[in-house]
Amino acid sequence: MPEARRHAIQGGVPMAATDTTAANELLAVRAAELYYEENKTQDEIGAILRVTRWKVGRLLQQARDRGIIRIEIVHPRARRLSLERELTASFGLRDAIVVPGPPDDRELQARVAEAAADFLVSVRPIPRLLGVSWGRTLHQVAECLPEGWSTGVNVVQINGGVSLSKRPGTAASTAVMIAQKAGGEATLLPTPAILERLETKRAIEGDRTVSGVVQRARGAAAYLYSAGVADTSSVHVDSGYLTPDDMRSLVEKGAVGDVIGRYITAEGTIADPELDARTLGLGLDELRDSPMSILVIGGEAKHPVAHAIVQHGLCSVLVTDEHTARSLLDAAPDSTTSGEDPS
Amino acid sequence: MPEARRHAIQGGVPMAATDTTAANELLAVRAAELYYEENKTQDEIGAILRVTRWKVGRLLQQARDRGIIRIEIVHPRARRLSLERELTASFGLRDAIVVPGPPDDRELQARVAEAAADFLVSVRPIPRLLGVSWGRTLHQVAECLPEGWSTGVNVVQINGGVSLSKRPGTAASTAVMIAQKAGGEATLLPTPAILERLETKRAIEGDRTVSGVVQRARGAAAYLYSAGVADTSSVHVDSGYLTPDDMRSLVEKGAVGDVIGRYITAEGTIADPELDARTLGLGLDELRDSPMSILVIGGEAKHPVAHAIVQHGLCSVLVTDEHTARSLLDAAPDSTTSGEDPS
DNA sequence: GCAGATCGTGCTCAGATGAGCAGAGCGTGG
DNA sequence: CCACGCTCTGCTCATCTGAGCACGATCTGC
Repeated sequence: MPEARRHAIQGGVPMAATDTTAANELLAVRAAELYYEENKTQDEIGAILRVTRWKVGRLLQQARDRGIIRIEIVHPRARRLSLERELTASFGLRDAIVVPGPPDDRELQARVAEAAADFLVSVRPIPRLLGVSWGRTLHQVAECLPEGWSTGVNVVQINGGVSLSKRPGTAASTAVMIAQKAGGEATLLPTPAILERLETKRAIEGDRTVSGVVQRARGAAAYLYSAGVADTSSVHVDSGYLTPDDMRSLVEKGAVGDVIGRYITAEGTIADPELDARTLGLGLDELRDSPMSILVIGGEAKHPVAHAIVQHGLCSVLVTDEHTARSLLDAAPDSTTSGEDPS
Repeated sequence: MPEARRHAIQGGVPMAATDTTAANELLAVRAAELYYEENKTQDEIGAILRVTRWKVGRLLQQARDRGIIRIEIVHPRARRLSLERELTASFGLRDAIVVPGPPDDRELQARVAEAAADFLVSVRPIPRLLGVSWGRTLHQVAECLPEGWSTGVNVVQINGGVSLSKRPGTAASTAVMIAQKAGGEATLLPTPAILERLETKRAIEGDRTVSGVVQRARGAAAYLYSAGVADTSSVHVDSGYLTPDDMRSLVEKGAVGDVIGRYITAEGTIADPELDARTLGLGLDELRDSPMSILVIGGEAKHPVAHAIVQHGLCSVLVTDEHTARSLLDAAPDSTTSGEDPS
């Protein structure tokens, strides 16, 4: 009966546009409640709200689009797939793992490490030889790996790490633990990370066993490493490789942090070439050109060094927390909302 | 080959149970991410996680049951249907409306009022005569009602409310606004809420017009009212009906708040019979026995009086916020998780 | 006042999903 | 050693749901 209809409309209030929009929003809320909280079918909801079931479907669609319905996965091992997608797209990464960021920094490190371990377990093809760095983060990753996480993965240390002062052997134990849990062998690099004199470094490097280890490291199918912050609380200062003054000097030269022992600037360049020459182990280019280099990094303090590494292609896989991920994306060069349409 | 299987199990680690549970949980998290964040079908997820699509469905079910997936409807007009169900079940209410509780008290009052207005609009059958109380909350409800919210609903005031000091006429304006917006007429009760002397009250009550109004109020199809807290910031003190000393005395006698001008204790009884005798308007029994009495109440401060009203059957419909609702349910007598299985 | 653009609606139909069922693996107790 | 119960699995089938389409209503510019 189009006659009656037209009549009613002409006689009614002419504020239709805004009115119906608001009414629809309220309807959408009611529909969402009945659908998501009461587990009713769209058909039932249609009967309750006096609309067709197709309209209910559209209302729910609107509610999702407009963010009225928020779906969250609350679990320590949850991930942020959308951020991962954006990261891989923005920085041309091979893969990215992003975990939700709890406020507590300790908890955050643990989750990132766990995620890194999960990733390592699932890497295909299995890297027969894995190059690893060392440090607190890497050690946590090693601990998270389950016994027998792989079969016959050999591990090689990619930078020196015989601690001069406290906690001797952490560097070695990390590599050994990863290898042992996969039933493989660990090849250690039993030298200091940074030598005091260039000549000493050259001499050690010339040693048959040491050069053999480095040579072996160059052939690794994947590298696993973290990064340190350039400040006086760094492990390099703690371990006695660098004095607090050295560190201050590095910061003055623009260093933001270290990657496998080498201090870099925000531009991704070596902060102090002279110091770098005295640093033993793999070079940055080898990391960059490797088939797979996995950076494990999390926490506010490490944002600057994470930026430097990711923006300059030093890693091909990134394991991090969501705050770091967002920070990276905010600074991304050409993230013109690419990868924004997941429908 | 059951032989080989059994062998493997006997030889392996006997922590099978925990292991698979944990693995399933992780799988459930991954499935949830792909389903809810990536909009993949259960079939696609099955292909990715190497399980059948039926298992994916079960994993998602588990994830929902275990609370891994949290679905929230974020909207000022959202409601808490599960709490509503629990309230109606626990207290034998005819209906309950629960809105989410924002931290801001002002905002909360606004939402409760809006919800009350929404409810009033949708009440069926339409009450041809509506008895209303007055106060800040009720005034807000009146303002929230849309113009033409109903057709020909008449309104009658159920308790006295001529203010002695500031803001004269708020009581009247509430009733008038509700009636006017529904195209009906308002019948006012132009008397003080509480009289100083019993004789005066009797005299006013004996007046033909006043008794007529009260008589009319008794026939209302529904009552709409709020409640006040028993403290010196009460409107009764503000308006001069009670002195701060009166109020202190009331509190000593166990008063938690007032319902249509009558102060009650936590046990639902009249706190001070002498004072009550001087209070003009409908009695509590008439509220209790009415076909529908709608209580609109929200906010931390009003929890005690809300408890008293709801637990002693003074309202049949409750409009409130979720904190108040939870508070009521926590104190509920026999809420043996009834109404907990909405599947 | 009218043709074209735009929007919202109700529908068809195929694809996605959940309930229910039979069978296999696994532990338990006779 | 086997019968029994329990749990988990994969399946069938009915139901639910979203994409796409045609239609009518409204809005816009000429």
